[in-house]
Amino acid sequence: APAAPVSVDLVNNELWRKFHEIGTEMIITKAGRRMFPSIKLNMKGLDPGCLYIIAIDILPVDNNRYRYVYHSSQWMAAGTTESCTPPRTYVHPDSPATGDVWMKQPITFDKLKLTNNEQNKKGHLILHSMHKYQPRIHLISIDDVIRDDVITFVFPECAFTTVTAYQNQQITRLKIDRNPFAKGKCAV
Amino acid sequence: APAAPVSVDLVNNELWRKFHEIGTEMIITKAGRRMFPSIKLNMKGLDPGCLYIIAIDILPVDNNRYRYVYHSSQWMAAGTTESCTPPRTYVHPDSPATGDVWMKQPITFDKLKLTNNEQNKKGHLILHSMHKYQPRIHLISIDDVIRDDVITFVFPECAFTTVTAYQNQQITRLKIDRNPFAKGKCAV
DNA sequence: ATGTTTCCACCTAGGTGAAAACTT
DNA sequence: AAGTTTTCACCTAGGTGGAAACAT
Repeated sequence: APAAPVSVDLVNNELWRKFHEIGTEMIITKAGRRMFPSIKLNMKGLDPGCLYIIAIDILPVDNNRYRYVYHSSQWMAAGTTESCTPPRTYVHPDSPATGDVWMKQPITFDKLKLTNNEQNKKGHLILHSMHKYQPRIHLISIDDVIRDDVITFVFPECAFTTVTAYQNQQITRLKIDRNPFAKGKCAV
Repeated sequence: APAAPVSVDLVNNELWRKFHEIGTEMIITKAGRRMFPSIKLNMKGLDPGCLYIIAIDILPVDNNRYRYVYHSSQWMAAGTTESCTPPRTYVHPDSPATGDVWMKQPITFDKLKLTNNEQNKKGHLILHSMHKYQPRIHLISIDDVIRDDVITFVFPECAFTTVTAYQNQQITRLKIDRNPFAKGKCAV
């Protein structure tokens, strides 16, 4: 098992930080909605010939429900919810692959989708609206079948608040500016 | 290694036969063009827990160059070419996967592309125009790392002639009728 | 009121055949 | 003359935010 210098970089780090400064919001829908930005990683220090699975889960930061206060442009805690359902895990579709393959190009989780539908059967990650979440990356080495190693990485700048409609208009503008699928790019 | 009742069915068999009756033509381009129909398989009798790779290569049927004779609507041999380059192999992007996974849904090779550019670096299959070819399917079991088993399947109805522009108008019409990406569907 | 769902115009991304231009 | 390349209008497929309708 590789014990030494495994490292994971968030490639689109700069974009994530821009959102995080304002307060990232992610839309969740019944049908499932992609995250923007998506999580894009660079892996280093893997064993080139060893098989790995790379996966993501998204944990609630706390049990608070949040609401957006317009006049102060801030998210305020407003009551608690007991989080009942255990979080799903989204396995990167290229898994399993050798360290070689994972390291030779950035790993993009752009097909991951978020939903608020607790009965979802398409493998989307189920979240509650108006809550704060923190994505986690898991690197699982399938060295022996018995003794699996799991290393978990957390990027604090990827934390976000779930919504069904954007609250902060600065977030809306940044999404439109940076997401090629969002319309209105020409407009200032 | 599984020695007993492995079987592979061509799911879209009926469509392939319709084309084959007329004389299937596949367009090849410099940039790479998909096959239509694409090869769609059902696997049975795999070991559910064993890892397999499924791949395709496309072999020349003979060394003849063919030309299409319009007034007789037939392909005629017209000189020979020495086929120099060894054929590439296209590995199904889901490979490797367990027998379990391969068997639970049809396996589609719809992202495979054909090209006439011998310098192609995108992994497209390189063919010569105006030649006859026969696709082959390879099932590779990675049971032990040392002793790999390979089983090869051939569907004669998948043989075709390569072109850079369709010769037989019946082929053109059938492509338009059946391929959702081809325009002119409304017209009779 | 506040939050959610549905629908839609608008976009990206890319697979077609046809026609024109090009090559030999 | 025969075959190839380029370009293009037209399509499928599906990811956006926004508005309106809906739910609580």
